[in-house]
Amino acid sequence: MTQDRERRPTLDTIAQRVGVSRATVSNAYNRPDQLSGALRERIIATAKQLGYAGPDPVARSLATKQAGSVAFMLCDGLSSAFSDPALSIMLDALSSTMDTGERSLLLLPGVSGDGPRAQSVMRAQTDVVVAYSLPDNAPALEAVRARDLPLVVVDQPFVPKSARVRVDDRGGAYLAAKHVAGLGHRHVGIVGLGLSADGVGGPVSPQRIEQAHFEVTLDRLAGYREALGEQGILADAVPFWEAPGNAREMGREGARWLFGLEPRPTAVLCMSDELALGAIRAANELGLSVPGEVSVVGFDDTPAASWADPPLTTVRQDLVAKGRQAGELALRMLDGARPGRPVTIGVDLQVRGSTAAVV
Amino acid sequence: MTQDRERRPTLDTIAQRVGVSRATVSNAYNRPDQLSGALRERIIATAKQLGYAGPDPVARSLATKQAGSVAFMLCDGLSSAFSDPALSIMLDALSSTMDTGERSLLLLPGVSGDGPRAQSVMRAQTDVVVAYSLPDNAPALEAVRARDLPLVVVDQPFVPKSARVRVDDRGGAYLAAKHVAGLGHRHVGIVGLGLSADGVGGPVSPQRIEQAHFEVTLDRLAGYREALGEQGILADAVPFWEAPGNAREMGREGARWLFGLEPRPTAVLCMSDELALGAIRAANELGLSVPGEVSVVGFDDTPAASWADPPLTTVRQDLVAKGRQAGELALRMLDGARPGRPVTIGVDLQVRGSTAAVV
DNA sequence: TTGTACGCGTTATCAG
DNA sequence: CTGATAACGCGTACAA
Repeated sequence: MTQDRERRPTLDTIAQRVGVSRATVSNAYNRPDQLSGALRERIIATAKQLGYAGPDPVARSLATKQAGSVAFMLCDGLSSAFSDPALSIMLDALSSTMDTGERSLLLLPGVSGDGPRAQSVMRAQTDVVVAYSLPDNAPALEAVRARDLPLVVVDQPFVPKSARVRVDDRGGAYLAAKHVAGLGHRHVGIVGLGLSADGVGGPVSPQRIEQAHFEVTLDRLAGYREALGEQGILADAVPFWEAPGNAREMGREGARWLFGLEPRPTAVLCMSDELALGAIRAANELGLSVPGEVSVVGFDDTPAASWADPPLTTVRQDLVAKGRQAGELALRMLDGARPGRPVTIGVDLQVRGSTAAVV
Repeated sequence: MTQDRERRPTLDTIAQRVGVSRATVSNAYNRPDQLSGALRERIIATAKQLGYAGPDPVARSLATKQAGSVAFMLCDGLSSAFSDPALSIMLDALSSTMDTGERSLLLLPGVSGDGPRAQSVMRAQTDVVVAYSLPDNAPALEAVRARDLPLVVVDQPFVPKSARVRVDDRGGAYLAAKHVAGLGHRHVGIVGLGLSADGVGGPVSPQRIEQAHFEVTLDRLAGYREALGEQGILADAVPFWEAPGNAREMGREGARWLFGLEPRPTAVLCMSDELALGAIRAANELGLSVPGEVSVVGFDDTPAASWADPPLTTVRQDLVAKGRQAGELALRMLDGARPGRPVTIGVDLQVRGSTAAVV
């Protein structure tokens, strides 16, 4: 191993062997038009013969001041992160937008809902950072600022001097709540996403809402309440369960709590499709038919939503557009563009089979 | 932007300002024990004041000859890759095994089932590569060899001088097929994973099997056939549909084809849980009850398998162990260890509600 | 603590 | 045109 390293040929090795300068060998790889074809072939042949695999990527990065990668920061570990189907779709769109084959994707998993460690960010070889739905007190964000790296924030939080892609969360939630209210539901419960990254879940107190670190959750909550308020349903009368993560299991748990309340909600608004699918499961387990006795609404419109039984009524956000926009913003930031105004992805309500008029 | 770069302070800037040498400033960050606390504080303070965020990661990599990242190569794009829940779990285990906070994860998505482009690999700043279930003719593998990077192969294919983690695919498939045969099933169909990365799916011809590029698919097929053969069921009598990817939709399509055959299979062996869930859906849509009229077996035992209705009988592989083993092998390869023998992850059959005796 | 010799390329600028 | 010279880029590590 060590010997390998020592023996590893460099541009100079090839140059000496061929009898040209290092610059010429470099040109053979990066600017074929700068030298004659014959010489280039001789160089490449010699390189192959010596087992030289081309310019070292790290050295090249140092010289060009381009790390050649995009860092993507996640709130959680990979497993929980990718159990969120919305993320995969978004990330795929992002990577195919950016990946000209030149750039790779550096994944910085989060530690326990708090996002990546500051040190991971300090040591990351990257030109630009994309943060995906981090809490507003994530240490990683401070590290990005310290390094003065261009930053694109997806969803949340607000960070000064960064570009941002967000979704009309409040508007989407408003549509969802208005829909069930219009169907006559007056007892409505909410299964929400996290308010803080502390892993705490359960019925939500007003204080906890005040100390929230996730803007998206607050926005969706506000949208729900606004629409329900218009029907004279007060916020106090709307039970709200916080799920500590976006997993079916947690939606199921929250819904089970809601269904045990008196009066039992006839409609459940969920802040994600995964939570909603868990809620449907909970209803089934309690012998409540969906949508006969309980209506359930999701958020995101992931593929699983239309696959579900019954197909899920949900708020659609264009995940591909979101990823593409994030990618384009990142590219633009790389070119030194100013952050500009946040890009907002629109939403609309997909009415399917999981909601019905109250009986 | 450009100005930023030009003005960006370096170790030297700080050193001059504080009146010490560059080496001392470097030590202040990396070897605090090498200098007095007071001096260190003065250095850090000056750095902060000048907006210096610590040693440049790329320069450090050049000096230490450590890129500080693990490259992970995927067969497909991120979206289809992560629609495979088994991958998320495995990758999470891998990243938490390796991530001492020092190392990050470089994701190299594949292009169209063929794995990453060779050029992506040539330019990747990485110390070690983990390849996840690539076809044996993937160009990326040749690039890894050309760069002489340590390689850990997960699942497939065989690559000389690389470490490997695999699963007892043949044994697992054998268990699955033996199970249904033991339940009396004599008309058995197979919904398999891809044989090549060409995106082709459908009923499989013998020639196509001969030209296969995915060993895992062949192993599982062999396991199925072996167990069925022991019951006198010949390979020719076992219809085999190839799904071009691991998605429910494709399992559904394959099962639909099987259910249209004469005689109709009473049991369907699927090479993944996702395919199996699609098969159950297809059965339901045709009014065939599972397991009453049709038995379905999966492979992997992802969380969705036990969530399914009915809960899926499937071959369990320990995905966490797989990821951890891959991570440990990668770490060992980094230390210059020799590849060693392949590590094989054991399997066992989880009998649940999707299989029953033939009527 | 400090000199200082690397590490491995890129990219003007220059000369033949 | 073709190819060479040489000035960076930013740290690390070891001997002094």
